[in-house]
Amino acid sequence: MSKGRITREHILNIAFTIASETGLESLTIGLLAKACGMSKSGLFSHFNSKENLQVAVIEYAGECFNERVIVAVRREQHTDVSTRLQSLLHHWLDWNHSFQGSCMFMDAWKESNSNQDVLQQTLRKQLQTWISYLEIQISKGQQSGLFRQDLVPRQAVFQFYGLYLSSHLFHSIELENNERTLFWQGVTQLYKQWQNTDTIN
Amino acid sequence: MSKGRITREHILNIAFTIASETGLESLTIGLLAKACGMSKSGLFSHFNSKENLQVAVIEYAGECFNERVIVAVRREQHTDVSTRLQSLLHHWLDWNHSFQGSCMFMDAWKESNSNQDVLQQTLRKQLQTWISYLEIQISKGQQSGLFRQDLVPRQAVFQFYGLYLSSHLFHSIELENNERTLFWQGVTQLYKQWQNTDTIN
DNA sequence: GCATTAAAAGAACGGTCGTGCTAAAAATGT
DNA sequence: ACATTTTTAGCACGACCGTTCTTTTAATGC
Repeated sequence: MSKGRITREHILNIAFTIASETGLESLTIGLLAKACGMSKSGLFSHFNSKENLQVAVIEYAGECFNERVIVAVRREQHTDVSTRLQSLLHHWLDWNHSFQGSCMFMDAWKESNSNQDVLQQTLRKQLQTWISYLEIQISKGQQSGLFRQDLVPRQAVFQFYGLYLSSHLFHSIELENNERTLFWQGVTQLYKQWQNTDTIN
Repeated sequence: MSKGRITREHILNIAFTIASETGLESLTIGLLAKACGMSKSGLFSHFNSKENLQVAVIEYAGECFNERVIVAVRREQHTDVSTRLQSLLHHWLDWNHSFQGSCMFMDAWKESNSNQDVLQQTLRKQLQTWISYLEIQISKGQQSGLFRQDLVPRQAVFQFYGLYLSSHLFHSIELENNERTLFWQGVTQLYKQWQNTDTIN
């Protein structure tokens, strides 16, 4: 691998860390350069524009998410859909900073309201991919008989995401520190509702 | 009312509109001044700092929220808690821009991660106030026998907020345009779960 | 080892931001 | 109507932003 690629990767790694803690908007070229121990223009030449940098960071974060959540769960070799889904939720909650910060994608998404450009599109695609993935997992649960037949997967994802977002909000608001409990309680209740009544009666 | 107060109110009104559409961060003094048809320094002298302006806008938004949601519902003179709560949720969803933008408080909250100062505290207080209010409403529903006794109001608020946040996300992601359906479906399911089983059996 | 190419640094630009200072204009009380 | 206070405008500042250009340094292929 060329020197260029290797430092580029290094930059993105640090950029991802910073953006995770303080948001993508706060990621300024000068400060990032300082954090990387190099000059502004030296760093700049790797991306040629701020927007390209932001997009690169988001894509880097996407790979990271994929690695930490989807691949990690896949490696666990779950046999039944139920525990697999459970693990997926767990890794999702923990994927970034184990809750010391919030979800980088959500932060970046909120911030990117002004630009309807490449960055926004990149983010949208990432989010849609993840939502679709979740939806498919729930569909599988349905097919395996875990969930009732009249359950709409998208509705289920909608509710999962709600609990996820609420967790972040309640955490950041510091209203209490048991947002994880509230999250899992919510998940349990959803499960109860979605359960296939055939196996119960 | 003095001239100063009246223009100050005018400024805040416009500022609130702008911030609702493009976020609190994008609210720059120069642009706001232009939108108000006055000079930068003329506007500035009303607040003496950017932070004071931001805080003022948030407080203005808080009064607006209170008027559009809490007072509006109170005026409807509901007799039973169920329809009252329903109306409250409806006004909540609609309070800002009827969903063309997103919730200003949520936007501002996400943005204010960097400053742990007065602005953040102001926002936190507003959010906590609203959450507490919701919690009390649910408690009332519990006392009136509408909800089961083992329901934890905070947990309920957590779930409501989840649906609220998910609505905004799914809307902004433009994944589909039926986020309202998904929201109300979620609410219905929550109700079903919380219902007092005494009245059913 | 040397020529060529790639990567990094340095300095400067135009722009926008928040803010302070000073003078003009307008509102207000008597 | 005038004196006083309040409100607004004009202008300039320092700081930081993204970006460009030129020069120096480092890596790479033969």
